[in-house]
Amino acid sequence: MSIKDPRAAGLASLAGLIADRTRAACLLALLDGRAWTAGELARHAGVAASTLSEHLGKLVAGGLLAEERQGRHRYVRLAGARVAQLVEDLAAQVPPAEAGQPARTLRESSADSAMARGRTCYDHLAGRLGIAVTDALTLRGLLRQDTGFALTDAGVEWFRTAGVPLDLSGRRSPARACLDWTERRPHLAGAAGAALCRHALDVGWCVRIGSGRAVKVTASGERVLGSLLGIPPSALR
Amino acid sequence: MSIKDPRAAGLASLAGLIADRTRAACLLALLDGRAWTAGELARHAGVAASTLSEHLGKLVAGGLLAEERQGRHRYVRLAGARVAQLVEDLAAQVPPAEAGQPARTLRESSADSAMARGRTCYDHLAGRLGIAVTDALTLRGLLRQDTGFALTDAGVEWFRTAGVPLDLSGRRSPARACLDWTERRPHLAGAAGAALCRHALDVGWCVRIGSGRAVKVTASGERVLGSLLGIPPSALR
DNA sequence: CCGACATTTCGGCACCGGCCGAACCGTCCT
DNA sequence: AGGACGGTTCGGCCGGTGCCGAAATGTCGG
Repeated sequence: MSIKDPRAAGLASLAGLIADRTRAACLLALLDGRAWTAGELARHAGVAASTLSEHLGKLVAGGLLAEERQGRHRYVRLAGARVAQLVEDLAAQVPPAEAGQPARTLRESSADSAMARGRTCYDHLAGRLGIAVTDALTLRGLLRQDTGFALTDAGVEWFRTAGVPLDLSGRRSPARACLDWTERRPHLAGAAGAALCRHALDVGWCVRIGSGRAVKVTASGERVLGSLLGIPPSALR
Repeated sequence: MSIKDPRAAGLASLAGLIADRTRAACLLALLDGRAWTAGELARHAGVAASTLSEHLGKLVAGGLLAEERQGRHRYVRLAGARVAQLVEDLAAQVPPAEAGQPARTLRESSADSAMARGRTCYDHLAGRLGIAVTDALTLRGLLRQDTGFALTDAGVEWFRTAGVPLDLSGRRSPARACLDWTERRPHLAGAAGAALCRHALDVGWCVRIGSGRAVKVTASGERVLGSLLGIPPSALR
């Protein structure tokens, strides 16, 4: 272990990919689960396109991002759920003091409040919406958090009857907690969280707002969440 | 979010603490959960004491390490379970290609095989021992991994009857999966894993080998694990 | 009080890595 | 074909940071 530890080198180089303001900003932006073009990210991060191009090269080479080239555009997205979880976990460690700060402009403030109400966190629901769903599942005995974090048998049955296609056979964690950084509480992630989010968007329980990661619950979604999980509309506002 | 994102800065600086070979080596060494002196770490990492002193300063300032000064010694340890989990998660992402490599000397090879047999991973059991316990719990319906990762009611009862003091009331995750980097499979971590490990060491089911993080099961431990969990002695060798 | 020892502070050095603008290469549109 | 536009490559600048050895600080044991 002493002089040359390949594990330490690997750990350091992985962390090194994230240890840059600009790349960190990209990773956080990509946490919405969508694919961004290089130009969008450059504008977002406030650096020259050339600079960002080099950053993307490193992130792709390091396996954190997957790229997809379409004509003159280069789309990148997080390479997978593992990477998303890693970035989330790391971001969750950042002390709120360094993270916080009130919004500055009216436009930003409004965007912030929409995000706080409901958003996607890579491939699952977060914000007050994510918390409300998670709490409702827990309260109804469908998800147990007191001895770990897992769906109950009744929970699996609930997914079936609600028509949410749930595949627990993959290598991916069936259900895990993801710390919500606006609510500072855990919400449902993993295969179950992703299935629920996908289904909710597919059948119109909620829709994306504009081009960002914010989502809002539709009128029909409000009814469904009320009848299936007993979530009062007030918890979604 | 655009020009100056405090969250990105925080994420980058946190990652930056880990993004150095020497500091990474320290963090991995400290994953054994014990407190090391600055000198020990310097020798372990193969750098001058003065160099390491500066690294420790950064890690402590960044909240990753806690220090305890005793006379002319400076003991450091991981600041808590959250940090340990973070380092584990990050290390688990490192592709095995970069991590692996066969042992070099006979001494190291023997130490490696002892570690593969059983060791502590911060505050819980890992290696074949950790996997054997986790698998046995799962097989007997005490731990469920099919819909998440949580103890069952029978599992909580098992801890009680086995005399393992289990406190699920804290803020800490009651049970979570930790990816074992020799076995490449999840083992029990979190409050339950820590309680089990502490109890096993307290009552002599296993003992530490030398000064490292390797542990071995005692004769009495073998009997107890056999009768309480049905673990065959062959799974512990 | 003295010598041994652990740790820290301080220069100073070398290197790495992020940033930019300019030039270049493709693709798309008209 | 020509111009607009997205992305990349290149050269050069600059700041940050890891490293060391030497000297300083502090502690322990006589």
